Amino acid sequence: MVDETHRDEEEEHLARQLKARGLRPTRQRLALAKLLFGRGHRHVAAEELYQEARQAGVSVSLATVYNTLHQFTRAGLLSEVVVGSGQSYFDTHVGSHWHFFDKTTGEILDIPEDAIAFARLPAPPPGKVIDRIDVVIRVRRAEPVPEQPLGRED
Amino acid sequence: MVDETHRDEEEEHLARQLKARGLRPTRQRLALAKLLFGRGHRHVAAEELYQEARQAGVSVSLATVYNTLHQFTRAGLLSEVVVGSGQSYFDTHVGSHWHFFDKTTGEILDIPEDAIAFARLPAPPPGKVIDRIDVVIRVRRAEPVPEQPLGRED
DNA sequence: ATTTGTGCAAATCGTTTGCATCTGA
DNA sequence: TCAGATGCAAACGATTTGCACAAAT
Repeated sequence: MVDETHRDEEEEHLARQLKARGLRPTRQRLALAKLLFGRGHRHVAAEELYQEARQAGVSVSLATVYNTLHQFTRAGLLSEVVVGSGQSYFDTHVGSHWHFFDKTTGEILDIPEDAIAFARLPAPPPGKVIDRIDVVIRVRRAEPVPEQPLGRED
Repeated sequence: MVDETHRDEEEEHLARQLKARGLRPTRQRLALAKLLFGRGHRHVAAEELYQEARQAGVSVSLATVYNTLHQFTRAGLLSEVVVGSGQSYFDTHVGSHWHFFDKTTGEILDIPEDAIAFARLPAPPPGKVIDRIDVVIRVRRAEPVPEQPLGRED
């Protein structure tokens, strides 16, 4: 389903990007890059991207997916999204940004950049500079939860 | 080093707190509560608290530390701080507040509530309510990092 | 030909769980 | 007494690592 020898324009572009950042444009890196950057913003977990890649007929191992995700992150092509201590998500959006997160369902929703604005921000601690600002708005279903009557403790 | 039978005023207070929230004031819960709440605000990881407890001569297992941390969190005595996907931190400060986080050193610093103000916030997705808002300002040392000269990738 | 990347499986890390034993009210 | 807690060790899921093999320049 995929022509292994010929690179289309998109691949050429990606290949150049990778080279420019010191990453050899290997088959799997190109394929993953294509999945990641080919269709607008996305957040993916390693396992997820791994499945996608395999379904797309790309021969790649989970370890390589992890490696690649981290290399891309180091190269500034991805950023890591931390919403819970379970697993890591990687976001094709690199700047500061925001998310809704429902821990009961695990879903992460993007919040458009301009939907949050700060009226006041602290200066970084002495000797530090701000790298980026993450905002996670934790939400839950608006339903039951009448009131927990003390004594709940599993 | 610790009198097992007599409870000082602090312990009585903590014991009452726990009871009021449906948690039996057991030896280890009291000891952990004392470590957690005895000296102002703190963020601790489970492993950390575990070590502290043992050094304080408290006989407690790591599993119980985890249990207790979660029970306290459920009871509203602690809040979980998510800054990285590695491990969980628990914060004795329960109200809304924010954090600086330096991933290179692992340090977490509190940001007072009033140091951040929002000029605009999004409405929660339909059917959801906002549980709480987490803000993590990621920082790093303001020094070296002159510019990564391409080609770094190890 | 060299150097760098990849795949696999085993190893690690933080955290959770199952179950027998103990403890507090 | 007896429900609820605890300790231990095994189980777990996500991620990392070591090393032989393969691919890119």
